[in-house]
Amino acid sequence: MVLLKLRKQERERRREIILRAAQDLFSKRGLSGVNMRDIARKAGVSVGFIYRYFPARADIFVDLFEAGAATIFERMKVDVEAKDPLPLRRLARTYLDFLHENTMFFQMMSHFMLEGRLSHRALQRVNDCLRRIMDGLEVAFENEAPARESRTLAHSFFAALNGVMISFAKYPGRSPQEIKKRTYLLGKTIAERFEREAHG
Amino acid sequence: MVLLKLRKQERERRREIILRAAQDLFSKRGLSGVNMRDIARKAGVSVGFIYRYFPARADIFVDLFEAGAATIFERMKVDVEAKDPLPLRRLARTYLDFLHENTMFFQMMSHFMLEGRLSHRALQRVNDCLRRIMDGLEVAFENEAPARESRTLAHSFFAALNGVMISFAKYPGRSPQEIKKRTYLLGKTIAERFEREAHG
Amino acid sequence: MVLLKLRKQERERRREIILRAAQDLFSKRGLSGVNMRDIARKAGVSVGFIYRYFPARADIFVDLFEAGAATIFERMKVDVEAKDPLPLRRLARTYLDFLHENTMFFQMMSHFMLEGRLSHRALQRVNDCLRRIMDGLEVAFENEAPARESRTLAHSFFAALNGVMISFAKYPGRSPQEIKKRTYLLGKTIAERFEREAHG
Amino acid sequence: MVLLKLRKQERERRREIILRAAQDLFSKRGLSGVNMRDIARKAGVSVGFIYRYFPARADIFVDLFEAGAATIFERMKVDVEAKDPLPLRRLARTYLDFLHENTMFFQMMSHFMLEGRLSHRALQRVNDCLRRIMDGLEVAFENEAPARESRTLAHSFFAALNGVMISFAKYPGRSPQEIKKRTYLLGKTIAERFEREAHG
DNA sequence: CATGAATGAGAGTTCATTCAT
DNA sequence: AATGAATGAACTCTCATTCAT
Repeated sequence: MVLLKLRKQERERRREIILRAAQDLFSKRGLSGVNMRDIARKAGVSVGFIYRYFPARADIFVDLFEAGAATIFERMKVDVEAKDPLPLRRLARTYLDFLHENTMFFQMMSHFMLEGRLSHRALQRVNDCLRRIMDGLEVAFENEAPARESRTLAHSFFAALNGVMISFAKYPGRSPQEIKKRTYLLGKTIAERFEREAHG
Repeated sequence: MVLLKLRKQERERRREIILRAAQDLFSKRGLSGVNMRDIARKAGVSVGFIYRYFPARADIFVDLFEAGAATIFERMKVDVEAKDPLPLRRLARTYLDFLHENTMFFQMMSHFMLEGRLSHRALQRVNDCLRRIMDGLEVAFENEAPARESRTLAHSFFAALNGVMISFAKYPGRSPQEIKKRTYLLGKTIAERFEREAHG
Repeated sequence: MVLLKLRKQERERRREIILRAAQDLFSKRGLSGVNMRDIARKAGVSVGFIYRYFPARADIFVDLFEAGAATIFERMKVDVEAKDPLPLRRLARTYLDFLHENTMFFQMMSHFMLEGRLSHRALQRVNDCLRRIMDGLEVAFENEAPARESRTLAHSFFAALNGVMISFAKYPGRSPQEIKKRTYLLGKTIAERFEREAHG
Repeated sequence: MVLLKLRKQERERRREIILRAAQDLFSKRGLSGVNMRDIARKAGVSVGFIYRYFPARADIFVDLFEAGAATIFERMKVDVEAKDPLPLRRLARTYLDFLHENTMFFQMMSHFMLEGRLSHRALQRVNDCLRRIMDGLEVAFENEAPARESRTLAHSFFAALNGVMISFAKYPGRSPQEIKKRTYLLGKTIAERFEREAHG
């Protein structure tokens, strides 16, 4: 009984090590710049070992994606519960901040949504994550103006923020600093449109 | 003289055939699901032939991208010049329509912006396209409310629409019809926020 | 511990198999007449396998070159230490003998020196080999006549012997036997010039 | 009659243009760094045109080689006829000078002799060139000491000079100036050994 | 349970040569 | 006669995945 629990913990620990290694590498080199051997080496395990925990390469992605989604969900929840007078502005900043810190998260999102060479199961999981985030956002909109189409608003807002990143995260000839600043401004601009609505 | 012209036309025609083949395949299988041999076969030419027209694989992408950008630019221009009372709603619809017709265009945009493994020259061309589109949008905002930060608004709006597509184009468990409808609604929602602004 | 050693041995054995296969083929068909698939087939392994041991095609060359250089170095060392009354004659014979046995060695040398499309690291390794051989020769000249410019003499002598091979190894219309005999005679002729010098 | 002659002249002129273009490019980029299209472009003719004059790529090489051989033959003849008291020293310098000016000539020589993927006819032509040069050298040795094995001496000497080039032309970490100087010294050293012989 | 050696199809790209015009 | 478009086999190298140990 205790042994079993220990084993399970150990198993979980290993998974974490692999995921951490993968995340590290993906952040640095992008999704397609990292192969299984790189991850194995970084994690200090064998390639075959990884396949015990992740049936396929894509499963690492999905797991990391889920972890990232959980993080951002928590952060946004804090924002929503803070009852800030301008919650969307704050949420936009939080979300964009997160994406800047985790460029790989965003790459994965795009990858999944666009290439879509995922198994049904994986796609399901990715979408569950996104839906969860959007549900969280919906609450923010409901708080503001209960009667409105808060689901649609939440989706629009979330989509818009994603769009800011995809459209400007690699603006050439600008420093990372400048890009960050620009995306924050655009995020704020969008948030303002949606707040005015809510407050109108 | 006449012969030279004919040859140039012929050359252009071949390019078109290759581009068309590539576009077809990309639309169906995604950017990474198509290789040079596939394109060659589809176009009815040899692999080496393609390299006479496109020095590298990425150049096919960029060319298709430019063509797409030119199309959407024209369509948006028509919208802007139509002096519609609700131009953004119209523009949103036009843009999303285009992206639905040309999923590959969107894939390319994301690919370029996120992976960014392009040569400097190619990246330049892609960004020129995007900038052109955004400049076109800026005009729409200037028309509406000359004093405002129309550049920032244009960027925000454009980004938001891109976000709608990336976030919902592959919503699982929905039919293409439903997805289209949903994105139109989100686009309209966003446009409304920005119009209210302009008209406020 | 023992297992690790066994594995290392095994690894070494595989490398040897690949190298042997490559050498065989190169000898028969020349450097440019052999591709990675050929080598893989001959060695009874897969193409990818080779790349586990040799990061690039050129590394096979360089390894073979180093092995050859080590062999000839040893043989020449024996000659030098033999204190033969006519050491250069003997050295010439030894060196030419070796080159006839390892035509590919000579091809590689020429290839490297003339085309020079090697990475810095590879070029370094090749040159280390050559320098080592020449340093060995230098000793022979120093033994003979300590006061003279033994370095220059060693270089001249080494160069001259290489020249014999490059200039006559493919003399058309002669049998391998005749060619061998001719190169030996030329080698001896050169050695005599240099010995007379030393003894003069 | 006149027309025919004109046509023949024209033909010769074209050949020259192609050869000149090829030589230019080979000198700059090495044998394997130039393809038929490069040559055609440089010569201002079409690819197909080249094939009217040169049945295969290698034939361009051989022609250039013959031209180079003729040049060096002439220069060496001048040396031989000059009745210099130290003719070999002079010849060595002349020959090495030529090779430094025409690195491509040397590359071709090595290429032919080592790879030997030439048609019989081409190999024949290359060897005729070399034999001619060596015959010229033989005269120098005969002049010096009629009784000796002048043919063998000529071959040895010629081979040795080639060896100087192949062995030191790309000495890494040395400037072209230094390399030139070094090869001249080695050439002189070799010549001295052979002169001493002759004069002994 | 864990390893990492081994696979091999598949990628993008090149280029000597041909041949219809 | 001259063109240059067209070929397509060949090249080196990569990498997710498997499986014998």
